[in-house]
Amino acid sequence: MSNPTLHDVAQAAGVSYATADRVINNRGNVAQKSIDKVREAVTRLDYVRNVAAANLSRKRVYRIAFLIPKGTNAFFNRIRDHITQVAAHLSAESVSVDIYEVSAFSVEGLSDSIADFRQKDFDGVAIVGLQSNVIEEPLADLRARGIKVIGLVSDLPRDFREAYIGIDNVVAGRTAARMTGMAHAGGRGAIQTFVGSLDARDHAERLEGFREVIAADFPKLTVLDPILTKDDPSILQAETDRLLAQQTDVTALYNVGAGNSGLISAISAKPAQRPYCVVHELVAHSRQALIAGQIDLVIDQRPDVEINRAFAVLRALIDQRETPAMPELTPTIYVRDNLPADPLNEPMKDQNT
Amino acid sequence: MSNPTLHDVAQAAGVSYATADRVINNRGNVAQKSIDKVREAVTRLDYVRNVAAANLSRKRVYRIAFLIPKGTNAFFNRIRDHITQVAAHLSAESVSVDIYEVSAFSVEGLSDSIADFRQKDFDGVAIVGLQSNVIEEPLADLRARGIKVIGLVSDLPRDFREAYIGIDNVVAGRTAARMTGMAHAGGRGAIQTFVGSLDARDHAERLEGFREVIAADFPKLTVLDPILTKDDPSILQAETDRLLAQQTDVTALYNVGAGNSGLISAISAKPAQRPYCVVHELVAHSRQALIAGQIDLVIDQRPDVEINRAFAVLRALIDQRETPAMPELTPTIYVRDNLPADPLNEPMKDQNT
DNA sequence: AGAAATATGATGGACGTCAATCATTTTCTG
DNA sequence: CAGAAAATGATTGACGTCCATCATATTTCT
Repeated sequence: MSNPTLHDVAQAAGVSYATADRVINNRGNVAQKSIDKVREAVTRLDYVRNVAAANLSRKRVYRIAFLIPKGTNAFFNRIRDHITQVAAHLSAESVSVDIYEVSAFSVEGLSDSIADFRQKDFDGVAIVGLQSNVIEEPLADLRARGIKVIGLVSDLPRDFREAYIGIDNVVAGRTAARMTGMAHAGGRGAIQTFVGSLDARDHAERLEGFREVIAADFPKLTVLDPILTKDDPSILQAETDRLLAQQTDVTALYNVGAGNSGLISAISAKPAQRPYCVVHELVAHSRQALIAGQIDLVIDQRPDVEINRAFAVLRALIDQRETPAMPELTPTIYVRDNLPADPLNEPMKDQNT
Repeated sequence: MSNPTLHDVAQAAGVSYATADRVINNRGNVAQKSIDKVREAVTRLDYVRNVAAANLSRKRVYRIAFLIPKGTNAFFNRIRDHITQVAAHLSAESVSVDIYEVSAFSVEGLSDSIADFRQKDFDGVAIVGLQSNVIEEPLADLRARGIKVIGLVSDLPRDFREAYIGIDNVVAGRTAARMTGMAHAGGRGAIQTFVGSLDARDHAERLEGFREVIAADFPKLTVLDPILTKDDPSILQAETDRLLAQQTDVTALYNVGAGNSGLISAISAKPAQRPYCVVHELVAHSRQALIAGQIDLVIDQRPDVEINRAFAVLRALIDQRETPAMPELTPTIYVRDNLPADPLNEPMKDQNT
């Protein structure tokens, strides 16, 4: 009926409870012969340790930290909010969550923050990463202490983390391109792209994916060289203004990076005959612009899904379990019709009615 | 440091552990005065019952059942697979899962199956529902026995279930329309729609949403009256064949219901100049057709997300907790570029590398 | 006031695991 | 073959809750 206990396993293996316990907890001082007997009994009886009982016994608390870029970036605010929400519920399952902020895009700052974790005694850390070998050493140090590290949203050097939770940005760019291409219905066109910085790996990857698809499947479209924006709304606004004023043959805009509020305000100033507009990340202003018909498409990476996944993966890593089946992460396409409920305006609606 | 225990609460309230226990478990025979003292202490100390310990103590097993239409429908196979996968991991948290199959679309069959649950002693049931007052009585009966019921994918009469987990089909239809509309880039067109049956509520809702958006925002497009298909691939194939042969001015196809394999094989037979094609549900053949460029868009309801949500909601209901923060459910748009990994071909890739 | 009803306190055995101790047995080594 | 080292068995007290029992207080009613 109910699951076998370690007592059952010990009995089946013909050893004492103590020995079985020594085996499954790797306490050492046990003969290979006994190890084999216990292992065999475990698989035969299909024993799985009762995590609830185990955690209860050892008063285990999962200490999990998130390391997230500082600042008022709407996207990371959304991430923070969701972490906080999930954490509130997870405290009942004895996982404690801390969020640390680190100055954005600074390798040194990130490196220092990671190094700080050495003292802090966490079980697992999710880090919005950067690609730089400067951070490899502190990461290796965390691993040496048994702290599980995963990359979130933006990956870490892959040999220095257990997993990456985030979308594939090449795929995101390809998706944007597919949609933009389709929206031309076989006609000709030119697409103006914007990037924050080509040094930012995610931006470069998106652009790369975008170009791939347009080149392969939409030969009548041209991808114009990207305008550099530093993710600064005012630059985006100015550049978009200029573009709309000079009556070009641009048929679509694709902003690879952030700073959408600038783009949006430029567009809403001249609503007539605007080009097809695709941006990334669903936040308050992109959502609002979608509803108002100022932009056409938002490619979103579903930070809520990412956070849930991050927690699940970290807990599995800490417990040395397999990761449970979870929704996959895929760039999500939003138009004005399939927007999720706005959590700020309709908190906790939860489909119950 | 760690959370307060019931002992702490009792002490803080100035009563014995037994009394505190009587209060929080509503065992009765306790003076109002004591109830108040305990309640006050609970909020003051921010006590939350340690669910792990509680479940351990009472050897609690969450018994959860799913009631799903029988048959080889690819979509429900996907649902079944995901339930099985999740269940495998949940058994470690002492939830047992049973899947029952019921003859599809039969109100009587569904009603009987629901009635059968009376004997079966479940804590919660997720049902792929129908709208019919025939099933109200057996549902009311389940509720009377304290069994939590939620609607899955297709709703139940709303007063007889605790929650609905599924997409809004009007939204799904609107989304399909938005995408189809955009793909015409302002040009003229006519859209041929297909439905399984207009009595099926989800089909009717999708069509309704579709028409709404086309009428409101794409005046140059016409929505042709739907062809009835009974979700039968062979009918879809024949009708699509006929359509493609007679050189009409149809610029897009939208299949509201199932039976896509028929539509796809008709299209792949005449690949030249096919219309824009939108279908529902990502399954093996629609996925393959998307990759092969035989169709353009799949609107998916993410059954994996739904299942995860269903489990979370049921457990919360059973424990009388709040539902934890989870990803929202929204019709998802797939093009060939943003497809999730195919679990059949690349099992458990899990983004770890 | 006394009996009956109701409230409270005290306690202890589950639940399954962890972590420790101590005694005993087996195996190895010289 | 003795002595040391290694392996095993047996047992026990947490962890926090549930649930039951029994004894004692306190209130309520007549």
